[in-house]
Amino acid sequence: MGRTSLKDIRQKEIILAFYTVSKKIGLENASLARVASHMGINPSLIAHYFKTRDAMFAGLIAFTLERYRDMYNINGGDFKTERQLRKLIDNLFSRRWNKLFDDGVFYSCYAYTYREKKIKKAFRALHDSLRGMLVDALKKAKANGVIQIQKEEETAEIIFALIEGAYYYLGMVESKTAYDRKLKIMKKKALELLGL
Amino acid sequence: MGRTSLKDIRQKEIILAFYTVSKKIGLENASLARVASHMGINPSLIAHYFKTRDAMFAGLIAFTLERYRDMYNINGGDFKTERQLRKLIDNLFSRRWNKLFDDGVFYSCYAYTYREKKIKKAFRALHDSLRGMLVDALKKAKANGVIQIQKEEETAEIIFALIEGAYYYLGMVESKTAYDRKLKIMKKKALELLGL
DNA sequence: ATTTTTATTGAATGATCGTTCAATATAAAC
DNA sequence: GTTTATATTGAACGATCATTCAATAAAAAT
Repeated sequence: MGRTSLKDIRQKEIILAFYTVSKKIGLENASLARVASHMGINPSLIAHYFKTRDAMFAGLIAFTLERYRDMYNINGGDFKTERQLRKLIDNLFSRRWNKLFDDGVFYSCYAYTYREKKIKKAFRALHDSLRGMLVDALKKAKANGVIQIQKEEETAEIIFALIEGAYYYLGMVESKTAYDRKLKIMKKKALELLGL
Repeated sequence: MGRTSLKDIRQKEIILAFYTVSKKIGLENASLARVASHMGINPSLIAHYFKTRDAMFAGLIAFTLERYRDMYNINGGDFKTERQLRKLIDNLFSRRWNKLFDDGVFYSCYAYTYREKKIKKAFRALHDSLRGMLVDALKKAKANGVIQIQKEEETAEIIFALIEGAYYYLGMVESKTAYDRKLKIMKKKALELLGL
């Protein structure tokens, strides 16, 4: 009995607002009061749903990792044709990233991995899982005769290093044409690594 | 006349303390009071040397970029022998990075590039300059017959993407053996790109 | 309609923030 | 030793921080 709990809904709303405010003024400036003000609610309502600010921050980290995972939509193909594999690479090197999550907020969260072991572990697990999915994709493609590479694990590592290194650098590139040109170079190299 | 100014010395001391405190408790928690306390001085002395906190932060950004540049000790060889070129690649893929600058502080600073155009521009300029130096090195090596590659610019871009992507990911890797193994893979691939 | 649970508000807490300013100390120049 | 410029301290400022708690509102169950 009693009133139905809005906990799950409100917590999600708060974290989304936390993200939105962080995007605008920086994670380090996104206080409870600012987030509450942005939502049009009382700051103590946030305290009601998150016992401490740390708990809310943990929620943001989880949200960040979810989005990060969504960004790399790796699964979904059986990789029986070169076309399917190429589509995967296209996806990995697409600009979708920029639209799905703010890089400033992301790297601010990422910076925490160097001080918080638990956060580091969570980031590590996600990245390893993404690499694992790419390895699976490459193995499928190889089994189907689409590619003939030797070391799928190493290739996956290198492709991800290319992707992550590219996005790190491209975050500084303002010109859209330069951005696209540089990304294209990376993608071409990734395809070469696969013998495509 | 009057007392000799300690401005340059003190400003450097303060920024170093700012970095040290940030390394320990995070950039977002490194307040004037904490930095002053760490130095054993009065907080208002910091205000004396930096008009605003933003000015001090600008100093940290400059310090960060200096260190970043130092990390990649690219110049210094004439690249007449393969050995010299290999040493450069060794250097780029060394673990020296970790010891020279804290990654947490660095990525916190880097995150600001997404909100502050001036900071983004400064980061961009440094990275382009580093790429330029690698391109020069590759061109020298090519002129000396050490390597036979076609597109020096593209190769430099890809090598840096490998480096930066590798360090991004390796920041999460706790095991030293795994770290070294993965870094080795990246280095090997960089050498392959050069035909070595 | 009363009970029970949760939602939400609003005020208050003490701590810390960055900044300002007056007062004192110190060192170099005259 | 007086002047002059800078170093440094210490206190105070108002603003904002995260957190706590009591009070009220709303909805579901009996």
